[in-house]
Amino acid sequence: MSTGYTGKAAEILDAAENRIRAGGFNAFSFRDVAADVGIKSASVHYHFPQKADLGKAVVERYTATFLASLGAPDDPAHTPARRIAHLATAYRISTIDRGAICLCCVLGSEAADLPADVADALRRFFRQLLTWTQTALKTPGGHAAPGLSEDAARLGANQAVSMLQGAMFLSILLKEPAHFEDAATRLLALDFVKG
Amino acid sequence: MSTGYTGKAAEILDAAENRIRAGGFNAFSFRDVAADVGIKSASVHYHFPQKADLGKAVVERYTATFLASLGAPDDPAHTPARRIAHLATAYRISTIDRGAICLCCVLGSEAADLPADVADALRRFFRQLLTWTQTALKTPGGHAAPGLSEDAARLGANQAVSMLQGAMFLSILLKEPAHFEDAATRLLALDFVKG
DNA sequence: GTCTATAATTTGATAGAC
DNA sequence: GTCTATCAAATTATAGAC
Repeated sequence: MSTGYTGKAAEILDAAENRIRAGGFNAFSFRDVAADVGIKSASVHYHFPQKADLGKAVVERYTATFLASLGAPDDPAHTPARRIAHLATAYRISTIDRGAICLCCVLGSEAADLPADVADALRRFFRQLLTWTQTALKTPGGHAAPGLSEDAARLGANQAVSMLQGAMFLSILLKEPAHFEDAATRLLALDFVKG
Repeated sequence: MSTGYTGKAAEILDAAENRIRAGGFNAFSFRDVAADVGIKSASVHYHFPQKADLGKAVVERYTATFLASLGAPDDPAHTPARRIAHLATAYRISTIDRGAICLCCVLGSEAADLPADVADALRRFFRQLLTWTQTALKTPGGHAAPGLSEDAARLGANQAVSMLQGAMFLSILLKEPAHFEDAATRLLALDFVKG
């Protein structure tokens, strides 16, 4: 699951991700992340010349890490229901449990005003997430649990990701972890998820 | 449905709302909104001394307008199902139809780094929205359509607002209006909504 | 209410030494 | 790779004239 970054570069990405998730792309400076890491801002520019480079790298590392945590969407050992439960767990671990909103939810809200590179990387994150979920729903698995049709799986993926995304947002903003848990429970109770 | 602002103050709020919805609280300056309105930045400060004042006023005006567009959640003439359909329509009109994300979704993503006044106003928006939806689900109406219990209505409101919020976000970001429509259709088809 | 002018600070980014 | 030093521009905000 290596994302290719080690040492100071990885520390810079960690700091930038935390800063972005707290206040967005325009709420942090090179000096902020430099101070977080214990270096000077000019050294941050050495690793990531422009702010857009840093933003794009943060999104792409986040995408790779999150997708990797989901595993294969078509593992025959798991039912579609179990895969969706796994998706909810990945959301919970990366957001609710650390009290920080999803990186791509923050940046997605600002997308119209972001460098094109960063906005494109963002859309790729969500397209991959939707594709993963669609595959998880349409691929049979477990003890002969059937999968959905291509079209039903697409609609189901849209609904599942929308629910998790919205519940995550409200749960973090209102500081009510139960909000996310209630929504996750109801997602898993939907007919097309139960199978 | 007067929000108390007229003339230049209202124009400033319009410009600020559009700017925030495109890029967030830190993506616009007093000079930006001044130029949008055709005045100088010092004149904007006359109407809203600090940036936090402007942000809070934008959120409170947005809250009043959006809540007013929803009408009464307990109108006996409407079934719970019809009220939820009305909620989806209000979301569609204020976001999808104009290609801009919800103001409070953008600001909510940055909440951890926002002036306390603004963040508080934001949370009030979502609490009122959740309360409206809960009341809409628990209050009987129409031709003897029964309402849900207090608890079922609370869980249903969480699910409904989460779905609409998440679908709106993805729909605008990916520029796929159909995404929102598909999610809204499925929301209205849920058992607890249909009644 | 709107303006000019400006203060004080921060920002993204670069040059060049070590 | 990291530093010091610095730049040009932008930012929030204020003082005071009209």
